[in-house]
This record gives sequence, C-alpha cells and structure tokens, in this order.
Amino acid sequence: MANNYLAKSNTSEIPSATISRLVIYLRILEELANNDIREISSEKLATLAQGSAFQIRKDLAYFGTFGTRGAGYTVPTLLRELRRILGLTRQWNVVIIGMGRLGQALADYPRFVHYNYHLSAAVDINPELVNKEFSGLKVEDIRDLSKIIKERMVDIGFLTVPQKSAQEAADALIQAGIKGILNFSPTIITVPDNIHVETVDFLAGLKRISYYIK
Amino acid sequence: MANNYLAKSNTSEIPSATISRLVIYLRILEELANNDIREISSEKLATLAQGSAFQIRKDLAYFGTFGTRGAGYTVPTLLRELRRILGLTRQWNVVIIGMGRLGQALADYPRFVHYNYHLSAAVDINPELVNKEFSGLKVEDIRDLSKIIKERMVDIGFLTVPQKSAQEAADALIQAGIKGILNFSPTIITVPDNIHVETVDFLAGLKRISYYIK
DNA sequence: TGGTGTGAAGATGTTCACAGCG
DNA sequence: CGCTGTGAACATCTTCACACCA
Repeated sequence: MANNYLAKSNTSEIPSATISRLVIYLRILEELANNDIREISSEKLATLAQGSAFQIRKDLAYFGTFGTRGAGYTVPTLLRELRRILGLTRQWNVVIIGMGRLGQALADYPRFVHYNYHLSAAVDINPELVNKEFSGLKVEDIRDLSKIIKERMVDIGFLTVPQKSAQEAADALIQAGIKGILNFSPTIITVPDNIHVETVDFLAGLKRISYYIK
Repeated sequence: MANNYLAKSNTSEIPSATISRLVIYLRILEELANNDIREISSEKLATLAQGSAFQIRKDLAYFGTFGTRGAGYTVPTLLRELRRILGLTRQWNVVIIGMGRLGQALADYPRFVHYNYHLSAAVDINPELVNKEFSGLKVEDIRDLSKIIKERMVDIGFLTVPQKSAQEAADALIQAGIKGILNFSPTIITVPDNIHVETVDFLAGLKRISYYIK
C-alpha cells in the first residue's frame, strides 16, 4: 500500500465497494452509539453489516489503524474516524434542481441537518413554481443558478428534473462549479472526470429484482 | 462457460455488475427504439452507456449470441432479448408496505404499468390511513398482508416503513411468500437466501459523494 | 471488410492465515 | 490470550486480441 514507489502506474485507488461499505459501517456505528455500546469487534460488526470480519479490517486498513489489538474498536472513535474519512465533518451546501414532487419531498426531508447537509437553494424552470415556498425553501429561477452556486458556495446538486432536461441541468450545474451530483433521473449524464455523480434509480433496482426472482 | 462439468464447484454465477449494466443497456435501447433507430454496434452502445464495447459483448455473451458479425445488433431484437433476460415479459405484482409520504408517491408513479409492474395492494399499520385511497389505491390493514399476498399472488414488496419497523415488515412479507423486496429504508434487513433484496438509499449515495469531492 | 463472440491475459477485489501487539 | 493489521493466495471481473462469420 504505502511506499511502493516503483509500481507501474499505481493509481492507489480505494475500491468504490469499500466506500459503499464504509457508509454501511457508519450507519451501524451510529446505532451502536445510540444504544450506548462502546466496544465492537470486527467479527460482531461483520454480523451486523452482513459482511466478513476480514473485509471490515481490510476496508479500514486503507485509511489507517483504528482498533486495539486484543480488544477491538471503540465505537465513538471509529465513528469519528469514519465521519472524517467520508468527509462528513464539514457542512455541505446543496441545491435542488427541479421542484416537482420529488424536489418538494427532498426539501421536506428532516434528516439533512443531522448529517451536515444544508439546503442552500431550490430552483426550477417553471415560472409557476418560482417564488413558491416548500418547507421554508423558496424556489428561485433556474437562470440564477450560476450566481446562486457561486455566491452560496454550493457543493452538491440534487438533480430532480424530468429525464429530458437532465443533461442540460447537469451541464448548468457543472458550468457553475458544482462538485457532486446526486442524479435522481433514470438517465446517464455525462460529466467531466472531476465531478462525482451518484445515481438513485429505484426502477433499476426493481428490474434487477425481477431478474433474480424470475 | 458451458460444458465445464469438471469445474470444482462451479457456481456459474453471472456477475451482479453485469445485471446492473443490462438494465442500463435496456434503457438505452428503449430510447433508440423510440427514435426509430434499428441498428447499433457494441461500440456505439458503449459510448451511450459510458462503458466499453468488450464489456457489452461479454455481458451479452453470458446469455447467448444476439448480434450479427460484421453488422452489429438489431435494436428491436436486442431489446426483446434484454426484456426476456431481465424477466420483464410477464406481469409482476407489487404491494406497498407503509403508506407514508414515500408510499403515496410510489402509488402515484405513472410508469409502473409500462414495465408490467402492477400495484396489487397498499397496506399500513396506522388505522388513520387504512381505507384511505391514494391514486386509486385503497390502503388496507397490514394484518391482512399475508392473505393479500397469497390471494393476489404478489411477487414484490416495496418497503417504505420507518427504519424501526423495517425488519418486522420484511419478516411479514417473507412469511407470506414474497420473492423480492425493494427496500427504501436505510437499514440492512435480514432475509433468507431465496429472497432478493435491492436497497434504494439516497443518503448513502450522498455520503459517497462527500467522500469523493472532499 | 467490419463487427461479433470468446479464450486467455491482466487487473482488481476478496479471503485467508498468521504475525504482532495490547 | 484475543483481536487487529496485513502480505500473500485466491477468486472474480475486466480487458484484450484475434478467430470467425455475415
């Protein structure tokens, strides 16, 4: 891992599956902390995460050594480290693009604050929606997107526009300097390498189910 | 692939990543068909899917040979084959467990019919919701779940209950003979091997974003 | 000729076994 | 003594190169 200076073109990349698992571990640790459990072994954590103890130790090893040999992990410590690794210690500013039903539901979602996500703005192209307010968030004109993103230092965009406008909206976000996009539309959007996109597509999940149960 | 009878314990498993990609190819082919495009090469499809041509040919090769050497693939043919592979040629019956905001939104989602998914029922534990109607779907008592699933031959459950009740609701679904669960709650649910679960968790996606952009 | 289908090579991710340390 | 941390073995997935065929 460290000091293999001679590796051919060592991308030293951490598997994306590891990142997905860290998110799972984080959730479990939060629950353990809520229940005032202070110690956990990789074996027990594996049971809760439906994974393997090897895997957990390997996943964590990419980032450092957080446990105590012979004892296991201290819940609050590991929790703090996972939050740090996942970048959840600072506030992330979010803009919602598209205030249809889904955008409205997201505006009303109560748990963002808990995770240091802040809804900085909501925009839509539809003049009928502009200036309306949802859960205390006023809808602004999409033409002001660039200004909004820059002035309020928005980091992440929730893309909840109809499929047809998804790429266009994504382009506008990127143009304005967004860093990450949570794409709720069932379309592949094209972005530069330095932008990270995660897709939330329940229909895709549904189709995978039909494959497996047929 | 075929006739390797001697393989040690040949699970002959198709990579789950392949299934996820097939779903993507399907979506693209539907769009091509809508635009009356009848021919596509693996190379062009790869561009649209943001993947590689090798990968596409390999993914398809798990299931048969669908193209014409020298020519490429015929869109309607490949479309039909993908639908067959993914099990989208028959109707799937769905029950929604939990008619809160998310359950209501799903009940109102117009595109299920197009994909041969049929909303057979919606249930909730809350007496105030029972007998209410959402988008033409009447909420029934969760105590009747088992009867509903058996009588209406429900295949898939949308789990949209609060986190705390997720496992309990999943158990009820499994008990009643469901085959697949689309889990919208941010919790790992435990199920027997023969039940397939897909999780839709936008908060997890959001956390992965913060990791990558920090 | 052009693009698929596919064994083989290569890269990546997972599992293992055990050394190392509290 | 117990459980973590980790190099090495293994398994899986992806990429490649080219044979093959319309």
